Amino acid sequence: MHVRPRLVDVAARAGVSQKTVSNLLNGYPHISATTREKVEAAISELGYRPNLSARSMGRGRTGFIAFAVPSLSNPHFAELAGRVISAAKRQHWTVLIEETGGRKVSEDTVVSTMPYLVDGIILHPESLTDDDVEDRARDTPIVLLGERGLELVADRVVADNVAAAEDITEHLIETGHRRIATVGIRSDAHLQASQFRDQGLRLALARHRIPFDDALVIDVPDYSRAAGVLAAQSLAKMTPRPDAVLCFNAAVAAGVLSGLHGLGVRVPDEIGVAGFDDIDEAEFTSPPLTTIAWDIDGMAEAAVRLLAERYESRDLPTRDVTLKHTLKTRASTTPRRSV
Amino acid sequence: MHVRPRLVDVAARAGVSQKTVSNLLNGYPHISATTREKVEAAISELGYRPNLSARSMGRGRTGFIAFAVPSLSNPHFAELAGRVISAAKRQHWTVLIEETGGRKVSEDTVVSTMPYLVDGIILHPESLTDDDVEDRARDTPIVLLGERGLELVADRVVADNVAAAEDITEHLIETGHRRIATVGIRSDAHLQASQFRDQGLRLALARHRIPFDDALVIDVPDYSRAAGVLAAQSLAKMTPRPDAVLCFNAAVAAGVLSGLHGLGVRVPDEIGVAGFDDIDEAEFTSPPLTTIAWDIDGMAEAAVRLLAERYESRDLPTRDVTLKHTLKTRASTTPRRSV
DNA sequence: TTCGAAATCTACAGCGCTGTAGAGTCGGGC
DNA sequence: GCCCGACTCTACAGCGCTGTAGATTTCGAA
Repeated sequence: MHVRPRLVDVAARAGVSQKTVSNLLNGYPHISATTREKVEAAISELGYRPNLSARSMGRGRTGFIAFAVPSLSNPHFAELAGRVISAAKRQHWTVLIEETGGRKVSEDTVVSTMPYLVDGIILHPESLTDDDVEDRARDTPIVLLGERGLELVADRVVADNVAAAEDITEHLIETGHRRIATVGIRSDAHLQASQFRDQGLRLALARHRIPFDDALVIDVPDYSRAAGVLAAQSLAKMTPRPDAVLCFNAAVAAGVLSGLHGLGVRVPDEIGVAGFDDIDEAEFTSPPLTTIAWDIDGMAEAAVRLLAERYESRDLPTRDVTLKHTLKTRASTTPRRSV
Repeated sequence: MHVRPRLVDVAARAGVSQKTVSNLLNGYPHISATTREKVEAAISELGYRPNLSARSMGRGRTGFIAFAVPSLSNPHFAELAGRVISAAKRQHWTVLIEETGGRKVSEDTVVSTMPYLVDGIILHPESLTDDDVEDRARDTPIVLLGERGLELVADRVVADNVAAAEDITEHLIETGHRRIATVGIRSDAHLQASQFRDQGLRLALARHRIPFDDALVIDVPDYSRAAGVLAAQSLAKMTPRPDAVLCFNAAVAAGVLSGLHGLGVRVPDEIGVAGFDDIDEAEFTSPPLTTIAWDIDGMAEAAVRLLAERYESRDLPTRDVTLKHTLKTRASTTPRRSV
């Protein structure tokens, strides 16, 4: 096995100094055509590639960013991860993906250990408190993903869950639904997304003078398909039965559809179903699912951009970017014939 | 912003040499209790964390491995990625995830560029030829994921697609199906999985003296849900109509179910549906899908282990590990009443 | 023709860690 | 009481790259 060539080998072969090779590699503009030619020839003849650890050291920049989400098994995050990787590549960053499982200890590890390994962190927190983040954000650029919280402790990219929930509720009301059950309101204080969605729902209901009925709130232990199936059972037992369900996540919605199907409850004839997160699957459930689609590309792009800007200058004011969302109406919520 | 403490700062504070601190950090056993105490105190007082780039340089080991798959949007790969990250962590490796889109140029980039950044590569190739891999595997440990190909050019973890296809076909036959259509045989020479699955199907059919009917082969442009919907349309038009479909991937199977549902064809009464890859979703489609489940954990664990062993000694013989698989029978293929 | 700015390139000192080599200390067997 | 091996720790030279400072050359304008 031959030894991997180093910068000095290239320099020797091209008859120039190390720094000249380095300059060429790093896009320094003032290099004569002949020198450029010689160096490039040497590089390709030797098959030289820079050693990135050494480069990191010299530059004091690791070239990595961390992207930490609860779970890659959630297609929403998997897709987002792919987009972040692409967006980061444009900034010459390589992405380290970290799964936190939504556990506070893992999220903590990410913000406390990663800084010594990465130039910045993009985190979708589920359990971390504002204080934990604020502390770390002073040392390392951190971009938060998620919902509009109260305090702005670090740059972040947020979805407007209140507005999205209003939109989808409006749609349910317009298509003739009145008794709208919800699956996924969580009492956990830190899971703010569900609270904002709840808030949006109530706003839309109030606008149409439809009273909010606590009996229509279904609890779930987690946001899984299995939880959705259980929710469907509760749903079917309610009297009078709701004429629509709003699920706070696509997997739960898919589970609800599956559960209702198993129970012989017809969707959308007997009950309309809608959810959040327009994952691939939503278009192909039976029937296809009405959802809120987030601007995933915009999210990834904004997150990386905020991180890059913060990396460049630490004393920028803290910013947040709110994402667009789109209501995707599908067969799971076609208009009801009569109420 | 205070400067991040270095090893030398810890050493100074503890009143020992740098190397002693380094030794402690790296698990060197012969350190007196008092020294250990002093150093640990200094570390925690300063909040010291090692700079990993510097460590990589000193050690000549980057501490990274690359994991390259076609797409994270495929839940099968997303889940696998999560397991690989966990398994790698146990070997003190951090994983860089790379999406290749199955494109040869991207796969090429991974095996040619990554070696200067990682200690090894785990790759699920789709377009790369044996030669491309063989060449690179001499320099950098590479573990291939996928199907049992003809030549063993690098360590690999393979699924026995022939046996899996036989098993699932046997199941279809046992449950009374005779006219078994297939969705997903691809003519592309490099997509060997489909060929092995085809081969397994034929073996099982032959064993039961059921002739293979070319008319029952449905082509798809890709392995997406949308392709499955199209396949369902072809399926419905066939006369006589097949009594079962074997889909070569779970997303396609989900699409087929969705398509059949849209066309009013009842599953499993009129037609049984089965697929490969037991993704989460499979359990919750309507009806739930019979699939082949791979041993994802075993796959991740074996891949990382092979990589680690190869990293330790380059002149090991090339090895391959074959995975177990399990048939998951669900409602999409319940026994037919009559044939 | 002369001079300064721009262009081009070189030399060398780090970046923060680990490996190697070796110095000093301690304790038990003879 | 002496010697040797095991233990504990230190000193210092890299790892391969980039930044800084500065040397040298080139070129257009005065």
